[in-house]
Amino acid sequence: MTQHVSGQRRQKEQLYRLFARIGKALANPHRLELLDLLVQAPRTVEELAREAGMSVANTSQHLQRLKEARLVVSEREGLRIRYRVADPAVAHLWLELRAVAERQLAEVERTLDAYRHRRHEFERISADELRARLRRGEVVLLDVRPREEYQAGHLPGAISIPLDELERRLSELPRDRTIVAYCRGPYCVYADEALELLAERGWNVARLEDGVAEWQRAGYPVEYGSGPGSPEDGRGELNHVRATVCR
Amino acid sequence: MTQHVSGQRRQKEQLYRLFARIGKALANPHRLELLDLLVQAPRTVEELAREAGMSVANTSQHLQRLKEARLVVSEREGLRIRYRVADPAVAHLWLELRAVAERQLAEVERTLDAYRHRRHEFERISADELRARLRRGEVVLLDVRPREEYQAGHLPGAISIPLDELERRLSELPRDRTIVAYCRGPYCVYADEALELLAERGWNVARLEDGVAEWQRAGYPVEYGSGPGSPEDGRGELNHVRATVCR
DNA sequence: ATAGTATTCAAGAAGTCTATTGAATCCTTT
DNA sequence: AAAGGATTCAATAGACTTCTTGAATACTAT
Repeated sequence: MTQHVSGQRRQKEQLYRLFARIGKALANPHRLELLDLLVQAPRTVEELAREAGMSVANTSQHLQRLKEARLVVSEREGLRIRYRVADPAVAHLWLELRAVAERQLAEVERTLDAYRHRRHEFERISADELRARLRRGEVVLLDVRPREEYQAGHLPGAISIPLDELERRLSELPRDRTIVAYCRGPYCVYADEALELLAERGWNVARLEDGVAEWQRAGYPVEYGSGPGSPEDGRGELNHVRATVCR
Repeated sequence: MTQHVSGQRRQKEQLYRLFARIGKALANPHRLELLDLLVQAPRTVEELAREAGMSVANTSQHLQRLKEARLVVSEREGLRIRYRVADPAVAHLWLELRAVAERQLAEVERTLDAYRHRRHEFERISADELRARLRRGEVVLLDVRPREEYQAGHLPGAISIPLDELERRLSELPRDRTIVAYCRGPYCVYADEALELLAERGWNVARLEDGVAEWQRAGYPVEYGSGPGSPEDGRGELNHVRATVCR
């Protein structure tokens, strides 16, 4: 049997080399940050560079590596080039990597505690509980991410008020219901900042820790476009697999 | 808002650096092969080196990297040191990485086709179908992996005959039932080689492509120890998920 | 104690990855 | 056709990674 086996070693090595290509794409903090942003919504190189605080050339270079590993795909849009994750499986991989990190690296917890020290002031609710309370009309669900991210996919029934518009749009929120805010997921602080503002002004508030990727991963439906009551903007299909082979 | 955010940039960078530590551990084909083996069953350094075809020193060095990323843990056993995956989440991460690779890298399919060209000769059955046919007593389920891997976790009701003992233990298999073989998972060829032998000798055969990790991931129970009707060997508490590619 | 085995450590050469710079490309608008 | 913006390419210095070799460590058995 050993002979059978060793005859296949070369092919086996090639297979592991292919798997490692994906591992390599995940082996740099900047690339993970880019991926994390892309899981929220497609973006251009310049947007990614700005949001991740990197030079455009460096961002482009990292995007090439992600593209070689087929984790993201790109599409020209006139002058710009827009990148997006290649496939929902990529978002799952990213969630799984984070799950491993969270369970295993004690440092994550320590870093997180420093990072989101205000988190515990507010009630946190689970996805299931949110659904129940939404059905009973007890809460308003608020998405505080930037508008493009909301449009690329949001929780059903959520209204969109990006964090930086919240202060001047407070009148849109009913006084008599609890506001449940969410943002990009457990590591994002947008929702916490929103809740802080809302609590100061007298609202009853709570936080959903999940982001859209976690919600979708749990098997719940996601809504696309401009929001409840507004016309769809035709970008619902964004999230679907649309592979453009690289180089 | 930009100021809020930039105040947290340092912590955010640290968080991504921690996530990238796991990415880095996954960025080398040898380490993925080691991880893949460990998902099947715990092993010593020397065993891993032999099975992966690497020098002991190099294997040890790669294991250190996996250990730093908390993907594996080690335990001294007298003279030897035995490594195992740290957590079932690690197996899930590995399955997810493979899933992304499979969906996105056209080369994987090409490599696999060359690698398992005999695969299509035999009927393949799904996990659900296997369960139904097992309940009706129509099939015998055969685990052809090495004995230690079987003991570290196997499908309920499976009997263990490692591939290299199969030929001289054929009399243990009933003539009047279909033999369903499985091994480490879709990239493993052990089951194919077993089925080839059995089909030559006149058995009705089929293959389950899943390995133990995939099965467990799908929410089905796993059995530990020496097998049905034999006394347990006390390793049930390992509770590890397993999966894999093999030679 | 001593010999022997399994594993890790240390050092170094060769290879790979990253950020930066400035130039090149590709597209739109005029 | 020319100007101008967004992105990529090419080159390079410095930092990491990998594999090999031989020595050191940690345990067992005698």
